[in-house]
Amino acid sequence: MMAKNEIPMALRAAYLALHRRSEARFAPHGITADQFVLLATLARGDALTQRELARRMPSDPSTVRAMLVLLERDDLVKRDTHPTDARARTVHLTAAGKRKFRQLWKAGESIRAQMVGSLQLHEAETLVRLLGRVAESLDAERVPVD
Amino acid sequence: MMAKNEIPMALRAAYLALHRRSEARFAPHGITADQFVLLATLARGDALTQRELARRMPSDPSTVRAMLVLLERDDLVKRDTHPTDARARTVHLTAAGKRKFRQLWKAGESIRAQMVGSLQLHEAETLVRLLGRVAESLDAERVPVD
DNA sequence: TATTGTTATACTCTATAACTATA
DNA sequence: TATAGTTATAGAGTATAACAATA
Repeated sequence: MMAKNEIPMALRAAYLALHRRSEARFAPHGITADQFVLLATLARGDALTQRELARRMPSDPSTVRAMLVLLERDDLVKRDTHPTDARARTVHLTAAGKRKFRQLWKAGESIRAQMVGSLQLHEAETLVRLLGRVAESLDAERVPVD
Repeated sequence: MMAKNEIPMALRAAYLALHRRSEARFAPHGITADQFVLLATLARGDALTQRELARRMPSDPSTVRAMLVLLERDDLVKRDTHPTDARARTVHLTAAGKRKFRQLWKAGESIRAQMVGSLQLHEAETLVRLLGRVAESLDAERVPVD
């Protein structure tokens, strides 16, 4: 079998394994894996607009909005009107949200350790590099419709 | 930044890019990316039980059942009672299902070409190998709860 | 005119638990 | 007792389209 035809399924299998393990790990904290990604994105760069947050995740603005409603209900994020653009709203982590994210990051540590433990250091670096290359190649912006 | 902490997000970004491109590509055929995976699994090994099908995808039996109901409605798969186990049902592609899968495989060709085109041959092989290693390390069976 | 976000809506996937039938 | 599948149920993510407010 050619590697070409195996890449999609290998990628899917690895991601789904990660996703399911993360769901199970975060469930006791009342957080989904995708909500974790949202919190992590905010932890990296706070006070993003919803649009910018959606772009970075990446996800759809209306999807992000639905997620924010849930996270705001649990007091993990807060939305304020943008200082200079009255259409936009900025999103940031609350104190409880920051605390929760630190907990989750710690809770996920052993999953990350497990993944990297199956690889040599140079292999881990290679994997990240190749995944980045593949993701970029699939970027919809740069793709003819054919 | 250590590669260790980047692996999960790099994996997610690459998978989501693939998933979204696949959804868009298959949508005109009335098929979702996950339904494609189910059809592909059947195309590889026909007449599986629902349980075995779920194990190979991998997915949950009740999820698979929901998907099968949709695909059966569209006459792409058919379920029969198992020849020796009256509890079980075997699943197979209909003629229309096989035809549809061939169409979808062809429709997805340029996506696979695009992914592999961003890599050298040995890199593609390395990627598949490393993804397999990572997926295996996350296999829930072999994991202490901690 | 274009952009940000909201709302309504619909669909798919996901998964648990209780259940029936069978091994 | 264990297993295969069904059913009911619930929740989450996904995404399109129409809309209001603002740039």
